[in-house]
Amino acid sequence: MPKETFFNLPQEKRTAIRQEAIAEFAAHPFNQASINRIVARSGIAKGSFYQYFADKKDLFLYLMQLAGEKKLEYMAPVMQQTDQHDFFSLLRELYVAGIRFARKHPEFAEISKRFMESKGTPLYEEVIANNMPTAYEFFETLLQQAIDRGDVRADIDVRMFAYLIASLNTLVLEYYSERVAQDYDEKMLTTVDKFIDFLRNGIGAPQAAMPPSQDRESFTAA
Amino acid sequence: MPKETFFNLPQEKRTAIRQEAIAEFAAHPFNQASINRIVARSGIAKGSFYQYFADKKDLFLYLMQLAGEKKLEYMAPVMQQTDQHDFFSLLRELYVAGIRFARKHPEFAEISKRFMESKGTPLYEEVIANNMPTAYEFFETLLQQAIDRGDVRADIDVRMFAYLIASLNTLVLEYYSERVAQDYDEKMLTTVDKFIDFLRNGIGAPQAAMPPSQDRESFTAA
DNA sequence: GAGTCACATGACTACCTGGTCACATTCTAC
DNA sequence: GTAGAATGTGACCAGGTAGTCATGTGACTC
Repeated sequence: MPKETFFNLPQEKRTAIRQEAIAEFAAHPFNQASINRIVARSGIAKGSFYQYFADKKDLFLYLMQLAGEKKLEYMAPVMQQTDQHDFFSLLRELYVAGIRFARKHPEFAEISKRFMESKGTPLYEEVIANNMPTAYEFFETLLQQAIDRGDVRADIDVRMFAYLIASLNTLVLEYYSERVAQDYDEKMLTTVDKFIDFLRNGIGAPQAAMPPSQDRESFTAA
Repeated sequence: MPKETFFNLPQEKRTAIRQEAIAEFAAHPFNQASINRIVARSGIAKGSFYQYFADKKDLFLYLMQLAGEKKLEYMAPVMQQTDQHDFFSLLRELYVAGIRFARKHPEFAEISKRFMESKGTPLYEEVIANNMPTAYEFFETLLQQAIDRGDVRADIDVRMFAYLIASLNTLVLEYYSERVAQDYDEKMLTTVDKFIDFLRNGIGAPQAAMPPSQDRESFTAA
């Protein structure tokens, strides 16, 4: 957490520092991000920086917290509607919220993404340990509920699919922003819908579909 | 490419350098990997290193080439059996080959993984541009053939699913090595099979399966 | 023995990093 | 005005980096 001096700063200066820090960590992974650049760009002295933050990690954790808070603003409303959706449409709303967040706050999304890729580093472990239950765990309970309600096949490996669904979340986001990108709302929804339809039904042709457990004559494609 | 002097080296010394370089780039991303450490560990002088390689990038590209060659040893046999499998079982073989490669050559797999995560950097663009058609393109033609043969639903977005299947390849690998790992062959096959079954059939419960194309009166949030 | 050529070497350069610290400045309270 | 606390500052430190280069070495040729 930043020191008190940081919060005593005139708002203008504070947000300037914050903006430059966000930009720096969005553009470079933790070890590559440069305090020198941040202070130069935000027009403060190096010494001042260390009056606001204990060290580089302190700043980074602060930004991670900000990112988390912002993301929660997008996810929380969806979480509260769990009863009004079946599993797949809830997932759809979660994915859509994730994309909305990434579109409105690309720097935060980038920082989070970089962070996720740092799995295995001490920094990662520290943040995860101190902060949050992972998305995996969240999806695991969600998935179990879905099975109990009959929304999802009962013969699946819950742990594995929790992992897969969490990963698919970032995957749809990457695909959307890499390949579809610009015209926001319209295509976004169809992209997400395709993913969700896939989750639900797979891509096997009707005649090729084999019953995994008991018969499930599945959908009849057009 | 390394200079001639490198290939003139006594084999012992050459492989020592190569091993240490592989270990270094497996443990650190490009910018973090240290030539100083490599030369110290392989017991050669800094100056000698620059008689073998033009620069750091030169070494890295060489390792990427080695990794690619090794991986091809595992994938090529599968590629030649395209006629003997339907789409999904071919995919199964490809995934399995990928895991085998990663298990036998974890350092190479790690280097490749790190590299894939560096998407967007100039180095990435350079390697991709000079070397290879991406996995996306490969899966795209494979998928189109599968549709033509009736193995796969005809109403899917081919580009998107090529992307997804390529990504799923690394995903199954990550899941396997993170969560299942140790006892090699047996569980590996069942893990892959679960992924493949999912690709084919999705995870929707039979009664929840809806026709993908027309109507499905969406999910208007309450 | 002299000359030449391939390779080996490590001190060196230029440049970066995160973090410190003695000092200067400004603000607050009396 | 003046004491004292809070804040600002940039030169500086120790330690890292990739890459260079003058010098050394040993083998092979004439």
